[in-house]
Amino acid sequence: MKRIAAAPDDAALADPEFSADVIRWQKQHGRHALPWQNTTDPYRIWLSEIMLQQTQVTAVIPYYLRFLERFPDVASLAQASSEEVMSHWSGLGYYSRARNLHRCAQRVCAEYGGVFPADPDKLADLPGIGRSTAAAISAFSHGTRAAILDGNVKRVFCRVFGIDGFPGSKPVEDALWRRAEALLPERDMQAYTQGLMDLGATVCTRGRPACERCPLAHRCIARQTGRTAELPARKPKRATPERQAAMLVIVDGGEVLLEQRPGSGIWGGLLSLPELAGEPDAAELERVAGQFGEIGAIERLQPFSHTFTHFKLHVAPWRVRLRARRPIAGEAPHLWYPRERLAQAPLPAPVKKLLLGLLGGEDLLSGLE
DNA sequence: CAAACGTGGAT
DNA sequence: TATCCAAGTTT
Repeated sequence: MKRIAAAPDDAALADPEFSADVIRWQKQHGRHALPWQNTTDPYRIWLSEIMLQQTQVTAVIPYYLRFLERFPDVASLAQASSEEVMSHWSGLGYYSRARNLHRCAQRVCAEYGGVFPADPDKLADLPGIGRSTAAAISAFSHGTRAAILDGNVKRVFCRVFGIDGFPGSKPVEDALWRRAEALLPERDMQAYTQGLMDLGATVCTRGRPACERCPLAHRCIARQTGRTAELPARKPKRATPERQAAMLVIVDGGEVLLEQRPGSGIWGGLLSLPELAGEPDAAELERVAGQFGEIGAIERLQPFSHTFTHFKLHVAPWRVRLRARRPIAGEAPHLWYPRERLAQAPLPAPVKKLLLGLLGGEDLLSGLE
């Protein structure tokens, strides 16, 4: 059970004028036509909030629309196969969100009869829903008086209240949560919650905040002290390590050999190409590829790099054509995948890009020469 | 609790 | 091109 800290009663931080300014501004200048707005359906709101975690609105919209078309309600999502859920998430990143989403749908059906609970504490007990997301879902669905604290709110609060220190650090985040709880309005929770997000996303932006359009400019400490560029404090940077890997594009008879990745770790739960860590030599490549059949030609493909949040991966892809296929062991996480279905496969973005690139033009995935 | 966890937009 | 980081949660 995730515990949501009870809000200390910070009466000194309360300020009804703050929420009044935000609410008034949101109703007049906020966003009102995003695909997940103008509904109180907790399913749609939940889906949008999960997709939007650490992801920008413009990236989410097409995924949200496709997802909703295929899974119009929580029951259809709960009943779907893992592969189909992952394939609809393919390219959106942070794939534990998709696995948790699927599990969450199944739990809502099993434990709540397919109806999301209204209580933020109960929501936060479900997989993939933390304190902020629980508050957002409950506020948008039911007008519940619960505080969000996303990147937008952190940026707005750090500037308006002149809060120093990296907002991700424990002490600063605690202080921000106290503010967030203390400033909640008595009513109009939807407009207030949306208003904070809209303010952060469209006015109090990272680069050039449009202070002349900000309803809080008259009380903004950063504005008054000329520190909008310094606040919020940047994340302390550290060097991003680099890793090497070889990927095998083993083709035979119009199919490509894919490998199901473990549930945890990078690209967890997705299909990908068989991967060898480091810079394996020809003998090593042949040994691994040889498990799947009699090797015909091996050919080096164009290397590429992929940057994650915490490391950079340099990939050396190799295409291997088989003369004869060997049966896959029963327990093995491997499977032959028809090239026609690759566009819809649950693959990581760079792997999908590689394979679809090979598929186009000369069609290097046909397995023929 | 610090680190893991993706990808693409913005500058 | 390099860097930052976005509607955070989990371990």
